[in-house]
Amino acid sequence: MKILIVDDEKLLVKGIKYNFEQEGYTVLAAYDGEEAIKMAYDKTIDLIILDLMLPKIDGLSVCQKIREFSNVPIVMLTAKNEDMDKILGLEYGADDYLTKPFNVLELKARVKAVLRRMTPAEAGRTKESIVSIGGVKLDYNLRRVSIDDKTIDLTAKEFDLMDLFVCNAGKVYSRENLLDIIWGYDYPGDVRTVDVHVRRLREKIEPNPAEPVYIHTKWGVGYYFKEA
Amino acid sequence: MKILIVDDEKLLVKGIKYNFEQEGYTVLAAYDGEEAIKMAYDKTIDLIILDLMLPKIDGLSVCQKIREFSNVPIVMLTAKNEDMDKILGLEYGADDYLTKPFNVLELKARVKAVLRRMTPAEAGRTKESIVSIGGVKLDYNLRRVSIDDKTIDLTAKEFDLMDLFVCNAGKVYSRENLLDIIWGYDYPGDVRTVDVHVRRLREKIEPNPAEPVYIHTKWGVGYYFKEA
DNA sequence: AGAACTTTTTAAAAAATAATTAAAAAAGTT
DNA sequence: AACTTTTTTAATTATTTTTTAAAAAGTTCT
Repeated sequence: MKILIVDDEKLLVKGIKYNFEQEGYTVLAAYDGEEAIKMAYDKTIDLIILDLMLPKIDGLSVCQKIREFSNVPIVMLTAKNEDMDKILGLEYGADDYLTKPFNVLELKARVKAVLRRMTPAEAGRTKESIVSIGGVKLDYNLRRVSIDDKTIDLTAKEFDLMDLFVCNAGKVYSRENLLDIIWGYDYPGDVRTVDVHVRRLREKIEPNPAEPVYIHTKWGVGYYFKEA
Repeated sequence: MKILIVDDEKLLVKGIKYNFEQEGYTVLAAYDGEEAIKMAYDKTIDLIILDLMLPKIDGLSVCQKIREFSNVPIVMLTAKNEDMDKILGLEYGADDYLTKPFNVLELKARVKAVLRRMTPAEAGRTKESIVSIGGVKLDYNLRRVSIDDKTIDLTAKEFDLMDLFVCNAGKVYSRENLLDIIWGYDYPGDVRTVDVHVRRLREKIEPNPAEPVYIHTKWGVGYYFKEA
């Protein structure tokens, strides 16, 4: 399990990090809102612990921003019991919260509880369980894609790639970007891995993989999706 | 479907409310026993989730009072395993219960199960109930299944699995989810247990267990049921 | 055209996950 | 208490996915 802690109090972050690492979690840290949003694109993150008070962008805004592209569970840390309603309500979409100062044991329990109740479909990236763009449908429950009503089973990585591409149609991603987002910030492997996955994705979804109509190559830059 | 939640922990109510609304339920809330009884006169309420510990009037008394004028299904929330028999017995007339802390998924499953038992001829309170989806019939009375009119005896866990899968056809459950829901949220055992149960279930219900047509595997994610 | 660089394709190795089997443990019955 | 059934654990085998590596094909630039 990989979690991201977002708080500007470095000492607190250190403490939480230590505690969760003891339990076998992988822990990433961000110290302001901007950084947090950037890191939240990392699909391998399973949960985010987010402080309400942050420099640059406040926690609630960060939460909202992340919710625009991700359904990753978020546990908020707040100073006082104020605005709880908003935090948990649909408005911002956090999954749980804790008031500071809190007990690390309790935080652990909350995190576990939130992770536990996530079903695979809910852990998916978007709110809807099916997203449809042109003839392309993404089913986040069964994690497969259908093109012109032909359903195609994808592997985990293939679906993650497809998801990112389709939901950001037209945006070009470098191989490095893709490694960061889909394989995780700290992935040590080779960048050519992406090529192979893209190729196999094309093999599955393109009418003619040699002349892709969905997943295009931007030469010297990366890949992008375009509606056929 | 309209349900009423009765609990004085407002945050808990909020969480449950949010979760059930996500599933398309209409959710009302009451924060003490008096209020609950008053609201229970609303004949459009399909089910009540009722905490045992309440201010003013305790949950059991509330349950009894409501039973004087209504047959609405009631699911009790209790703190520890105490006097379950009484709660469920004729004395108080609750339909099911859950011990705190509980998993929201489990609560959802229980509520669905209770509603299911009630729907056909709710007023009659007859225990016989059979759910039929395609060629698959679930007999909740004898807790066995029949497929294309071939009756198959299942063990307890097998039936629980089958129940969850069939009633949530198409939804993928991870092994962890299944442990939470069927074995209980604090079950300490190994996740591979699920594999073995699924295998034996397949052995019983699948025409060819090696190529399942009902209980499918979503690789890297979990299992799901699909009508053959 | 040819060198330098980038992408595609292919094949095989490595890693991760699932199915199967058998035996032990637990629960329930007679 | 002995027996039967069900559930769990553990180990093995099989399968699928992912990664690595290298050759082939395609661009760009001088």
